[in-house]
Amino acid sequence: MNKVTMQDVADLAGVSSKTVSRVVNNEPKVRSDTREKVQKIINELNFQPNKSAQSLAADRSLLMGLLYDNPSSAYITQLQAGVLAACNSHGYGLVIHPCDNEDDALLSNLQLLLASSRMDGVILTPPLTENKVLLDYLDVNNIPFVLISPLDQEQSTPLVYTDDTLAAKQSVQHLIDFGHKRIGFILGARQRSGSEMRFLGYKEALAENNIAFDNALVVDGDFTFESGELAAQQLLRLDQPPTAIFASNDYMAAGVMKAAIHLRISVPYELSVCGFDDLPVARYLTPTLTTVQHPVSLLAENAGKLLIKQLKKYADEFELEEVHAELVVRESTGPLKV
Amino acid sequence: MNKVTMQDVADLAGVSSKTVSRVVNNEPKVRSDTREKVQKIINELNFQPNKSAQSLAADRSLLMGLLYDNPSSAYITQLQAGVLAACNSHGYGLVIHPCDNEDDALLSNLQLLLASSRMDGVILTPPLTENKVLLDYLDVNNIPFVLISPLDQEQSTPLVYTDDTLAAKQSVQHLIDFGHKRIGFILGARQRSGSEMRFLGYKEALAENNIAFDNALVVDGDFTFESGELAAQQLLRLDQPPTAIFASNDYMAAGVMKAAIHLRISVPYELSVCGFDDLPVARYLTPTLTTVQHPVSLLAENAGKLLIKQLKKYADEFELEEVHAELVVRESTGPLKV
DNA sequence: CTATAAGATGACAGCGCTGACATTCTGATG
DNA sequence: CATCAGAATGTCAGCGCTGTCATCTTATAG
Repeated sequence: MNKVTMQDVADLAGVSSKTVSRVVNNEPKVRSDTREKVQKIINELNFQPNKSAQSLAADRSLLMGLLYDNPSSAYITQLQAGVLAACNSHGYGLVIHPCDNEDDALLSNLQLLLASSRMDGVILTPPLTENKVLLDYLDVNNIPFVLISPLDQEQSTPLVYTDDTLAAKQSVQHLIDFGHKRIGFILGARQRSGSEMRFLGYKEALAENNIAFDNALVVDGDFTFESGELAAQQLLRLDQPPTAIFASNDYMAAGVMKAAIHLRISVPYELSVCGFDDLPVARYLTPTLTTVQHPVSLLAENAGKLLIKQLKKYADEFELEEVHAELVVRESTGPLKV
Repeated sequence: MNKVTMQDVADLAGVSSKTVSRVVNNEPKVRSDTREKVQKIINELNFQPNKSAQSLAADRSLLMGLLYDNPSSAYITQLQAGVLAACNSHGYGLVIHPCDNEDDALLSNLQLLLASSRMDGVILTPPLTENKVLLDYLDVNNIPFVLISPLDQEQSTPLVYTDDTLAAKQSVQHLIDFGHKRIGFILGARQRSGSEMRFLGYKEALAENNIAFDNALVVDGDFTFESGELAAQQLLRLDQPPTAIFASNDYMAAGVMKAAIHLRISVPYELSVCGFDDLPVARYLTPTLTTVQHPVSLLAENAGKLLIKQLKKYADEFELEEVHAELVVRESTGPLKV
């Protein structure tokens, strides 16, 4: 269909094809009037450089990989949307690859993938961000990568993350504002950065309001629905049960709701429940779930841009947007009503 | 990293690079001992043909597009997983593209995408399967495509779908087996093939059990949570309300559950609820939702294979697996208990 | 007004593969 | 055993682009 080549543009613009190439690739050392002239013809002809030829000649695939091992499809689609946005606006293609972090064959599968797609760089999401074997492999083979929400945010590797601490703190403050003093907390999987940060936010909120931290109110979870239900059962059977529960994600919050229903505890009248992430399920529960909206898509877009910055020889200028997680108040939280 | 070229393989195998190419592309007219000899070297060297070079020389991108406009991320990830499986095992790359079927710019966006990625073919999912403008464009530009679950399954276009009629019939039978006679039905969006088929299954089940069809028990919906809630309210306020409700998808079933909670109707003791699709939410509701597991992933894999069959000059032999939607019985259905 | 360096542009090979066509091999036939 | 069709394999240009290096142009200093 689009059979316009660089040479066609060059002929019409009265320059060499190499100069057109320079314009296309945003290279310096092109006089601005030449650049404009060429760009004009490019637009007129609707010229699209042939990706295969570019890749072959420049020995770059113009492809980035997005690796994930996450059971939440909502998270995945947001992730993809964000990275796609970054890719599309910078001429990159996206290769998506669902992984199994526990699988021994992960690395060999990945090697195969990398060999066949020759991706120029990859984006990693938790828990792959902590997979040393994988990271080493990428390092050794000189494949640039960007981490999304890794555990250690101080490392020198390029990475992006949101300030979950602040968001969690605000949510707990929201509960405190409703008069809650005994607030249960359900931890997420220890391997995820979010868990730690969210817990920190919880503790900070308590401290700021002079509420004593009670270890009995903190229960382990692993981000699954079932773990949330179990944790809630444990919390609600305490001699002094909490009047509000903050779960580190929405699936666990859904589990809390289930436990409450079975124990005939009414939400929010006898128990407030707050989740984290704002997954679709938050809207489908009854009552609807108060939670924290995690800007996964924006975060992913930033990750994509960060990677492109590393890959492009002459990167366009662009800024990374700041991203914040924000509280979404729905029906599952409120004042105690006895 | 992988700097092995076809020539390297050729040299070691004592043949010309063209013969290696023949082996790689599964072309006929290669003596089987030659083929084996070459294949052996390919394996030894772990040779991976350079995709860019292949594309450039053969003027095929080895890419297929997956276009979708579906709010359910669970559906999307299953879809992707299926198509990816087909792609990976046949050397194809996947370009995912979330669309907005209502957007006037859809086509121009797509043209841009097609021009830049030069996809060899595309897979369409509802409601894009009914987008005449889009289909015409693909036809005119000679871009092969495969439809997943289109409205019209009799057309000549290559397509895949599941027998939702049968699955729906079985589900309604399941309700009837529990002694239900007044069974409400919530329709899905009319533009989706599933709606019609599921409704048909409902009617067939009633007929087979000599239960009179009552139009008052059939209410419109559009596959959204909210529409399910509204429909349920309407049904449950009838003079003779149904004792069971079959919703055309899980989101609407979740809405039914919400309506039931608000009307203080206990599920499943006073009302049985059955959904369709087996989305993750089915497991997170309380009680858990009886539903029909829709084999989206397998369906998508078949679609991918079907497309590859059209694209490859010398396609490998493979069979399409039969796919069936199957009932998953959980807690939301049971006998009436008054 | 010339010398000189830096800036701009062009020429051209070649990335790794495949298509078209040329050549060689093979076995069946009389 | 020569003949010949068809099967098997080889030769080579060229896909559309970019890297390298050569050449030409311009601005600046002396």
